[in-house]
Amino acid sequence: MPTLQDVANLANVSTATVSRVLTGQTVHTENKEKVEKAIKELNYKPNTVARNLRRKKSNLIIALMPDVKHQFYSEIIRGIEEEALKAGYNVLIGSNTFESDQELRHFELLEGSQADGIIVGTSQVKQELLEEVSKRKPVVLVNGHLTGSNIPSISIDNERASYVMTKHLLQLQHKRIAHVMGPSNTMLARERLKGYKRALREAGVEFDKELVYEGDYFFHSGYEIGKRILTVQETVDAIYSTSDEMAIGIIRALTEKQIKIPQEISLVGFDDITISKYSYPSLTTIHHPRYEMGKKSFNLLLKLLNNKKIGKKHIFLEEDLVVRESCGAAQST
Amino acid sequence: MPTLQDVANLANVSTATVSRVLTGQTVHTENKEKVEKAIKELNYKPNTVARNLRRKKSNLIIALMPDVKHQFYSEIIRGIEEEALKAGYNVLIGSNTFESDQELRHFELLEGSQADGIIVGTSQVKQELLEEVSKRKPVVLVNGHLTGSNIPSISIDNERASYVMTKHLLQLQHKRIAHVMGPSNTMLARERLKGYKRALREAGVEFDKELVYEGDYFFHSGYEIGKRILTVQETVDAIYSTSDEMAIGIIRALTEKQIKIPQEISLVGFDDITISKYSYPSLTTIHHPRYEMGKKSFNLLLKLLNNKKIGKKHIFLEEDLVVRESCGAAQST
DNA sequence: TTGTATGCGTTATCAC
DNA sequence: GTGATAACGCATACAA
Repeated sequence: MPTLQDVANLANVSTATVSRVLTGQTVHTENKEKVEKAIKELNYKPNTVARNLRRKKSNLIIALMPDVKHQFYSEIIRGIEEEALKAGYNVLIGSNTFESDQELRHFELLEGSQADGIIVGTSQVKQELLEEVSKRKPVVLVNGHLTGSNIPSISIDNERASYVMTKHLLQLQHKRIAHVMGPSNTMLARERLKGYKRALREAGVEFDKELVYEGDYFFHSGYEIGKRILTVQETVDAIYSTSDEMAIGIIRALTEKQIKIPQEISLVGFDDITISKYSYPSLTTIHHPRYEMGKKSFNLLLKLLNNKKIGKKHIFLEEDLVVRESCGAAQST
Repeated sequence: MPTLQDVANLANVSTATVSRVLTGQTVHTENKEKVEKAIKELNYKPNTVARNLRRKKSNLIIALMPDVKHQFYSEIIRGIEEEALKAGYNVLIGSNTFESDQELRHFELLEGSQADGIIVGTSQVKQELLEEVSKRKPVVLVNGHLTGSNIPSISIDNERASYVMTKHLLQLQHKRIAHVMGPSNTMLARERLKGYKRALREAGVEFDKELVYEGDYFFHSGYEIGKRILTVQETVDAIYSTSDEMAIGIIRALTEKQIKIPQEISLVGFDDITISKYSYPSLTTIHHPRYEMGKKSFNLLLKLLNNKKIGKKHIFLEEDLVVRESCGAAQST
């Protein structure tokens, strides 16, 4: 591999001049041309590692997500990537689905100056670790927030979105609404449960904990929960699944038993993943602005990277209720 | 940020000794302890950029994929990541769905020594560029291969898999089998078409180009094609969609019109993505060993990184026919 | 505008 | 086994 020195030799100028040409500083046209010719001739590519060491900046950021496979996160990533590209940053995507020390490896990259900042999209990382790292490097949280923390974060208002969704069902005269939540040890799942409860309370419908089912957001748990709900079907008007994937698992379980959605039971999801439009029936759901969230999370990080002040510590994005086929008015019994 | 020098000062040893402790070389126990104490006290983290410059190695590889969003690719990525982790490598995932110069940026990282090698999972990259880069850096192709090229690659035998799938349909007595292909300008789509044709020929069924539809592997194109097929429904026994996503779009289109699958028309897909098990009906499909493919592609790259010889230039993986509900025997007309 | 010289933080090569 | 020192490739302060 040719180096800057080689180029300088061939062009008969100093390394400084070559460097100046590379970084677009003012250089006499003749010299510039000589340098460019030499670069081409040698097929020279700047060594970015050396450059980064010198500049103390890598222009690389890390996006740490719990699961790249899940469409939910891949859209966040797309948003991050697109904005990062504009700002001249590369994105290293980390998933911490495997052993927990993989996650630490990503923080090592950060601490080792191989990356300039990190966007964390997972609740699996210990808060202490995050707080500790954020003292030294820019950290942004996406799709969640830490109570009593100074780390900037961005998410939708899950409590509110859940309230909106539940209210929609209540306005359609549903009373017995099953709530399919995510892992109950996560704040996200608990917030959505809270919104559900608030809507019930407001409507004067009593909360029944028998109607709460706990899943893991994936197809299979929806399918299993769907089968369980079938055993108590006559007591349920509608099902509110807090992920579209689970909702699709539920569709499968109900359809297997010839239960018609929404005629016999209404179903709504949460997230608005691509397939929700093509399922049968298509899903009424909450459109989660994941792509937007990804974009904004990077912009937040960029501000930190440039030492700019961030106003609010936590940013809430607007969600949208998307009405499709899977949910109709309650049949008058 | 404390440096190795700081540690050396505090521990009263030379930087060389500190470096030796860090890299696990033999050092007297007492010195080792002093150094470790100093490291802890200063909360020292090695600067990997400097290390990489010195070692001329980044332990970072790039996985360049056309679309991270698509589950097909995210499984390949998972396989790559898992193996990379074992070998102590980090993975920078690049997607070239956006402007084409983003793709070049990833190659710049490679040429700039910020990454040690690249796994390319997209046919969008120009072959010349690939050949050029592979002279200097390890390159592996995944999910495809280049004719007359020395670049190692790994994929399933798409022609054969397609032949197997078509034969399955023919054995169920289907004769008029619609073929929903991917973009006809890609080798992958053409190979699958070839396999389909070969099976027909072998069975003595005449190929009818009217039965060939071109999509883009995504839900929506399947949905649109499904609607088009409905207009000539009576002439079609079965539909062979070369992606599960398109197949699910087709299910939606047919279900909307109350067409029963497989009773009125059989449908098969290709890929075996997660949802195919939960769609209604569940999809008969070809299980594509994407995860395995990701793993093996990294192991191939690892060999190149270690300057080991690679036997075969192209590796074929075995595919599996997965029989589910969407496909049954032809009704005797 | 240009060149010289130095340093970024680490590892490798020497002597000792 | 250890320490001094050079080198990795580049960018920049300073002098010219």
